[in-house]
Amino acid sequence: MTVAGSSVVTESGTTAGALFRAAELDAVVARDGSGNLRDLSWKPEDGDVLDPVPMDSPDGLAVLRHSSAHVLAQAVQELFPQARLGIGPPIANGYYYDFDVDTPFTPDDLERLEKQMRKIIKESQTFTRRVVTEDEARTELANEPYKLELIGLKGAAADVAEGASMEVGAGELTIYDNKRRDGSVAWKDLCRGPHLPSTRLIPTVKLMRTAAAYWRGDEKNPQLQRVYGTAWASQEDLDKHLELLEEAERRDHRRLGAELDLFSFPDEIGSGLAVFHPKGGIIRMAMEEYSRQRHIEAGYEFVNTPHITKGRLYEVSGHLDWYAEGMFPAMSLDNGEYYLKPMNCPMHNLIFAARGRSYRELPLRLFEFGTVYRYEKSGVVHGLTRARGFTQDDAHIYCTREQMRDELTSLLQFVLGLLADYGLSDFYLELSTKDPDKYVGSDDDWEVATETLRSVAEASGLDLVPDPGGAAFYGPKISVQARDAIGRTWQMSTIQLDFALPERFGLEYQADDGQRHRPVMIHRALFGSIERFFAVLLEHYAGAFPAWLAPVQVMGIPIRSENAAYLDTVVDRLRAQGIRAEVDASDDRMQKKILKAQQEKVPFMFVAGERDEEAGAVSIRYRNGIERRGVPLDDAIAEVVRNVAERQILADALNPEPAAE
RNA sequence: GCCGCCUUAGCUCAGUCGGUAGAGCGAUUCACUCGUAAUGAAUAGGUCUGGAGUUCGAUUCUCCAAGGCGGCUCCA
Repeated sequence: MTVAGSSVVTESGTTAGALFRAAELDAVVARDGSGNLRDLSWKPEDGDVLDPVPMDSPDGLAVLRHSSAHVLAQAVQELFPQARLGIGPPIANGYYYDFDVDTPFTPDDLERLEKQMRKIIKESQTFTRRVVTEDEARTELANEPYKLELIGLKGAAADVAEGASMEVGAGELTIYDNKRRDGSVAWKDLCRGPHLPSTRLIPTVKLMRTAAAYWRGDEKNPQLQRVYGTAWASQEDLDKHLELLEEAERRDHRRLGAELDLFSFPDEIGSGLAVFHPKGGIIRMAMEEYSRQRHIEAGYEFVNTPHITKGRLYEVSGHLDWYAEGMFPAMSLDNGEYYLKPMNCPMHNLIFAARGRSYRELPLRLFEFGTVYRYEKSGVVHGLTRARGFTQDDAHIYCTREQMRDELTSLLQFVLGLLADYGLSDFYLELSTKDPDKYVGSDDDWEVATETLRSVAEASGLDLVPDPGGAAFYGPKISVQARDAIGRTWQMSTIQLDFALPERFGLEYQADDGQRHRPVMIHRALFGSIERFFAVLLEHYAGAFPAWLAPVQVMGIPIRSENAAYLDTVVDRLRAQGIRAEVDASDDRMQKKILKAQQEKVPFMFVAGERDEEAGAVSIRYRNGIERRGVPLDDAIAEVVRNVAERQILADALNPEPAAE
């Protein structure tokens, strides 16, 4: 046996486990020459080169989490012997395991389970791989109906829910035994592995929550009880993760929306229907204004369409066939059924079709802040990110097939540039392709559309991840995913290519050859919806918006009430330059006013007392607690005006906790 | 829509083993006029989410509904 660098070459007869120990490698599993992950239960082939995989790596964490899921399932069956096993895969940040139990788990149960898991870990049970025949597996797992179902699906991997591929793959069936030190089997599970050498190597146990989940993700199937856990390579990593969750909770747009008086969801109006308060309203207006300006520069034309329509329109578009369950029910009137519009595209198509169109007009880009209503199921409504009424920054671009690629390329650059202006700059792309059960149009057109999108996306240089089956019924799409200040990803812009709706609406233009041709249609929304984008920015900035978006940009704080009159004149000058400024003329003392302005996350405080008044100056206090005294008034005003005009991202915007405590 | 949990003052939350409720912040009023993160005092504010039932009596127990939270499914 030789150890070369970080790799281990095996000789016949040795087990991988012996190698891990012999080489004293800080590894929990290893990767063989073909890239397969292997644990110590495998018997390597002669000449296999094993690259050790440390726990603190993506693959190592997946193995740790999967092993943790096994320990969870063992703990559940020890405490709840009647529990039947579903699946238990690793997921981002942790793992879950599904169980069929008579009564759902309680928070107390979770604590008992954590305790039991720690006990199993202490026992240093080994994960031992064993290849079995299908008959053997069926006999051994006779009490596990869900596992038997998975065995039946073996090989039909495409039909297996994502997580289930952990238990049965295309290859041989394996069972992992958890063996105690005396060699007796404490527990076993149908599983492909790999696993840690021993439960002892699991550094942390933390169960997060329970929830119901449909067996194999299908709502026609029975619901199992899912237990979520999180698992990390060290206690420090776990603590860091839990801190991140707390930070996410502090930034939650629903909490900040109430704290900063931005918007609310009155019960009287109904679930998923927001009202924007003055401060939220002004932020929204600032967002829209800048977007409009950029769209004008990019050659868009502005249209406006009604909120309701006769059903006929959505019969033509196909929405009533494909999207009916997402629509509010019809209003019956004398002359037929009317619907709230769930999408703007059909109306824009009618504008295109309102008169004959020439190729000289293309690309024709129709833009609208279009408010749509979708009947989301009651359980999915979530703040501003999943509402029942929302406004899309929606545009439809009609162009020739020849123009399509260039138009998409410049559109993608336009999208990324605009998002960057709002402070998002870390992106990747997702390509959503045809759902074989839900689409209109010809397969050839889908193929062309998908490949065009793919090549445009690849040319951008950004990472591109596939999303099979995720397309709308009329065409494939690219969506821009953005990472926020604390590393979470959000789906922002979508760009969809559509050959189907122009066909359904019979859209045509007259080309230079004198013939009528069918245009290609591009659907696109940059914010997705204003409400969702608002929520993402609110969480990204934790409420501390850059000055150009802040509802109050400058708060004047008089040191004594006599100084308020001076600040009134300052505020007048700021307002004359388009700055949103106020004076806090309340009875509070100035320290309290600073606290209030700080809590409202006002970017600039202009503090003024007798000395400033005499000198024609103000003392600027920034949101991060830094102050500059005696700044001449002209300079102070110019600084704010420049900051707003340049849409500067303030140093504190992404880390809004003030320096002073 | 499904499973579980939750709903008490504008906000955050106590509390009542069934005898109709409290705090802090916020609001209002008065006094204080202060140089960079909370001046003090007083006052107002609640059909305990809504409806039905059980009970001498329900905010508390039961059922139904609405809204919310975490997931599933879905999605801008």
